Order: sequence, then C-alpha cells, then structure tokens
Amino acid sequence: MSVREAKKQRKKKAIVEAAISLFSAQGYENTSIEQIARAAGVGKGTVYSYFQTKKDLIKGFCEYELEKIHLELVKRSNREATILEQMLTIYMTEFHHVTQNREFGRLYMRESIFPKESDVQDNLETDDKYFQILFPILQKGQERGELRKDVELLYMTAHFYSLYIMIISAWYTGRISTGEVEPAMELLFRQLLEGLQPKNPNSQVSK
Amino acid sequence: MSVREAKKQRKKKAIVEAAISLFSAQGYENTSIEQIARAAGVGKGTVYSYFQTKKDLIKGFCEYELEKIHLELVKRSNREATILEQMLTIYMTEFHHVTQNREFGRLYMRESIFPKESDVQDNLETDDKYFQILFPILQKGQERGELRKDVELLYMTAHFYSLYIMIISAWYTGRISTGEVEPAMELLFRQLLEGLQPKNPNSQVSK
DNA sequence: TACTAATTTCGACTGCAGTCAATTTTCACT
DNA sequence: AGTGAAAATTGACTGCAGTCGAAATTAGTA
Repeated sequence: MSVREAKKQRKKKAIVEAAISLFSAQGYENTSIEQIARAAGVGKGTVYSYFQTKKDLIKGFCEYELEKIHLELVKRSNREATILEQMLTIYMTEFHHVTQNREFGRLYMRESIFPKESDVQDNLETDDKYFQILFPILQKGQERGELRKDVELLYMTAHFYSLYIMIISAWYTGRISTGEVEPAMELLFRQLLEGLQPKNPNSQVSK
Repeated sequence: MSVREAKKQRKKKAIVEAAISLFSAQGYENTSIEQIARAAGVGKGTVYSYFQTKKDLIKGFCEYELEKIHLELVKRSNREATILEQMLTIYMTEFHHVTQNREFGRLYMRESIFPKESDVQDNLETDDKYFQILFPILQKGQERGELRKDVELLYMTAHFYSLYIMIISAWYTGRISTGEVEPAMELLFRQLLEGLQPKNPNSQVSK
C-alpha cells in the first residue's frame, strides 16, 4: 500500500472514531462536523472528502457494527435448532446491538429502510450479506420439512425481516418495552409459521 | 369562534397550502421556510409558532391526506369480500396515495415508524384510527372462520402492517417497481394466511 | 373610549451543514 | 535531486433551520 493510501486509511479511521466518541458523549444533534474534524486532527473539508454527509458518519459506524454482528451470528448459529429458534437468535442478537446504540440504530434504520433517492444503492450490498446468512438456514429448513418448499427464499426472509422491522418500530415508539421484545417476536414468528388461517376452519378452539 | 381564533386558522391553512405548493414545485429540500412564509404572507417566526420544525409541515399535510384515505377506505370497503381481498384493497389504496406523493410519503413513514425520541406520542393517535378500520374487518374474519380466533387482533394487524411497511420499503429502495407491488403484496399476504410451515410436513409438493 | 395585560407576529441573529477555490502534499519520471 | 501533474487538505464562505426579544395586535375591564 502506498504512503498516500495508508494515510487515508488512518485518517478515515481517526475521523470515524472521533465521531463515534463525540456522538456517544453529546449525542448526534449536538455534535458539529467542525468538532469532529478538530478532534480527529483534520480540517472540516477533509471530513467531507471522506464522508459525503453527516449521516454517512453514522452509516460508517453501523456498517462496522454490522460486520461484528454477522461474525457473532456465524459463531452462535446452531444448525440443528428449529427455524423458529434460529430466527429468534439472529434477530434478538441484532436487537441487542440496537439497544446498545439506540440513537445510531434509529438513524441507520431510517436511512436503510426509507433511503433518500440519491443513496439507494449503498444499502443493497449490506442486504446481500444478510441473505448470505439467512438463505442457508432457511434452505435447510425447507429440506428438513420445517418450511414450505413452494415459497421462494427471498420471500421467506421478507416475512421474518418485516416482522423484525415492525417490532423494532414498536420498541422505538414505546409501544413495547425492551423486555417484551423477545416474547412478542417469538409469538409473531410462531404465528407466521403456523399461518393466520385456522388449520381446519370448522373446528378451531379458542385458546 | 373569536376573531383571533379565526385568523389563526386561516393563517395556518395558508401556511400549509403555501408549503405543499412549494414542496411540490421545487421539492422539500429546495424550499426554505422563509420562502414558505413569504408565499403565505407571514413572517418566518410565525411559521414556527404554528409548526415546530420544517418536518412538521409535512406531517400536517400527510395527516390531512390520511384523513382522506380513511374516508375513501370506508366508502370502498366491501364487508363480504375475503380478508385477503379487503386487506389488499386497504393497503393498495394507501400505496396509491404514496405513489402520488413519493417524497412526502417517505419522510412521513420515516418519522412515524422511527420517530425522534421527542415526538413519539404524536403518532399514536394516528395509529388508533387505523385500528378502528382494521379491527372490525379482522374480527368479522374471525367470526366467519377465515382467521384463527386465538390470535389477538392487535397481532393480526401487526402481521399485515409489517408486510406493508416491508413492501413500501422495497419499493422505495427500488427492489420492486410500482407494477410489482400488488402481486408481491398478494403473494405475501396469502403466504401469511397459509403459514410458512407445510400443512402436512411429509407430503408437500413443489410448485 | 381608554387603558392594561395577554397573545401573536416579526425579522435580525446564531450556529451549523455543506461547498469550493486556493494551497499543500504526494507521486512518477527524468 | 528536480520538476510538473495529480491528489489531498483546508478554512473562509453561503444558505438555511431554528431562536428570541422587541413590536404590534387583540381581549378584557371600567
């Protein structure tokens, strides 16, 4: 790596670290780019040559965190568990990280779920990494007969992911507390697997 | 109504209308509060006495639109149709309005699904209106034996709503086109009703 | 009507995100 | 080492969101 490249990497890292540390200490809104620049020992313009907007700084951090989460998931994964258990593990691990970084998580989800026209494509590769984790699990579920074979894997992931987003939203809006997340997720996943229709329309029992 | 009240109402309306017209003409980002104020014939400070932030102007507009949507839904609703059909009608009507106001819809969904800590409670009442529309439909579905009786109505709505958010997100991120929304929604809703598990784990047929 | 208190309106002001032209640093080649 | 082109860095500058205290308008009272 050339001297130039090395310097760039070092500076980029310094900027992200300064940003995270200041955001954590004073909050995102209360931290100015100029503060970050000074803390990182560079000029304001330099920050903008590495990150196009202030929000991109968050994204830099979150993508780094996601990397860690994905590694953690691979380690934790138990291929012998049921689909329900594996999905719960995956999404609860993810949720755990969100609780650790509530504000960052919120800003990140906003951007990745409803992105500005202009930065749509950035997120697509992050999604790919997700699919790489979920596909084999769900595929195995189909092979084991736990999941229908006539539902495409992409749709399978969509079902689980949509419930995850929904629950996170309910948590952010205060409709459910931290402790209620896991039971709610389990119940919703279970209902998703079983379906909302009665198995036998004429003989259902109220629970 | 006192003279003062009447004036306030008129001004508020003038401001919202000026905002919508300018946002539509030049986009949200390219419109300044000062422009809106001038167009509405008031001072900048006055705008801020009616709306706390620029985003609130969007919310004012969207809530007005939602009102219209809800009325439209009540008119359109056909209580004899299947749950699948009714849910499709409701969410496709909503989606139609989103397509008409792509940018507003995006900003609104961001705010309502992942709101800032400080304005969480504003959205809760809007949600109530939703439930008022969905609950009776789903309840009837339960009575008719189309839906399980052992799933709470709140959870029922959560399932459908979560898929809706997911699809909207897929549309905003360009993963699916406008024309693909309806078939995707129908397929996902159908899968949700049937469940992701095979009915009979040992005798499923690949489609 | 006249006077006072309460409410509303206003635009000058502050602070920050993001831009850009000028300057400095790095690199490739002699 | 010396030179010129390319890339990186910088902070002064622009434009706008949001604030705030002073001025104007309205309501209440006699």
